[in-house]
Amino acid sequence: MSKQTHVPTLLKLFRQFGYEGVTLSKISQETGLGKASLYHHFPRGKAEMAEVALTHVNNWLEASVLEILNRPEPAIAKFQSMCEEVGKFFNEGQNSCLWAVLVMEQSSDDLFHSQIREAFSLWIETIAKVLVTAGLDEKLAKERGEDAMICIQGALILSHGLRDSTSFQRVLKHLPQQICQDI
Amino acid sequence: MSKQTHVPTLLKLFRQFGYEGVTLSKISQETGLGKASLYHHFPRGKAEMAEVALTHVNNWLEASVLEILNRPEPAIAKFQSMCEEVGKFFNEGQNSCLWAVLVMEQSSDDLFHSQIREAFSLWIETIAKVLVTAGLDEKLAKERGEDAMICIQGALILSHGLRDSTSFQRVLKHLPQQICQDI
DNA sequence: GTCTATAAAAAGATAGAC
DNA sequence: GTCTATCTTTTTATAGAC
Repeated sequence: MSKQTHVPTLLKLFRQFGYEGVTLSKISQETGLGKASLYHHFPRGKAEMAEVALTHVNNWLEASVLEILNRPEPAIAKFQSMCEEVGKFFNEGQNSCLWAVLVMEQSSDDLFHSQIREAFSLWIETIAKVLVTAGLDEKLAKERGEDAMICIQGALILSHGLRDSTSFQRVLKHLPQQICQDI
Repeated sequence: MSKQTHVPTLLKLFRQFGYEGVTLSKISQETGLGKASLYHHFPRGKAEMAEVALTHVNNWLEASVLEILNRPEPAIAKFQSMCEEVGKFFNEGQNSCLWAVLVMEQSSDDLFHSQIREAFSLWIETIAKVLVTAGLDEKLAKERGEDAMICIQGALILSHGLRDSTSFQRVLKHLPQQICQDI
């Protein structure tokens, strides 16, 4: 069985329980592999398994989100497609964000922080670039990018806290207009 | 030494490392108490220590935030004071939110979820009440309350991810105006 | 590439003295 | 109310057969 086969399972576990909350026993159970087999695929153990999950999310960002934002379409259309993709990725608000989970846990922070910061920055910068191209001021464009991330992350937290994803869906619905204000 | 003495330390640890990331050894180190002494104060162990930290945050909400929102002042002044208090509590964006940390970690979720949901709901409802009193439509008022929580939580995540609290401070600065739009 | 078995370390928890 | 010592369970990790 290939290593890549188990990445979705790893991602699911780490974003659900956090780095410290995931144990090899849980991983063994969910993947159906024995612990020794896990070490065959991931010699550096749990840290490597989490890294692979994180890399998968960062690949999603580049291959899906950024790809959408770089299409030759009007800004508003790009942001609408982006929000659709985000909604799917987070299962309409029912999944949590691995970045957020790992960032909040300072135990695991040192291992993953640089990858996470890169991802946040890249997403924000790409949104900003779209807005600058559409004629917006640089500084304002970057703030709009930050605000988009803030809304998505905040709505995920609130939806989980209330166990009701209505607010996440509402945020996604209005986000494109909000980002494109005054252009 | 009283039980209450160690609550700030517990809060600091749990919001920094999450429930699973905190170990009795760390708690022992930070409080200066031996493990056995910890069990003297908190017979149910780690779960009880986290509960106490969570209760402390919920008390802060009621005694500080909600107290401010119930003062006989104009809406905008209330929200300004609220944001000031929030900025202090989260150390201008450098602390994380215990609610968010525990909500993201589904391991600990069942133990704490009802308390966290109550806190979110109460805060949102109280903001909404202020806005309704100021003449805003009920549904819109509740959405504004949700948006306030979303901005605060999202900005905390982003600030930690980027290791730069500028965005948190910017959000807090504009939040009162944003909440009071059209009233 | 997967397994059984096992080791080594860490974590949660308790007994009992002071 | 705090400590030392100890126990139990869980977790991470590895050795070696198939």
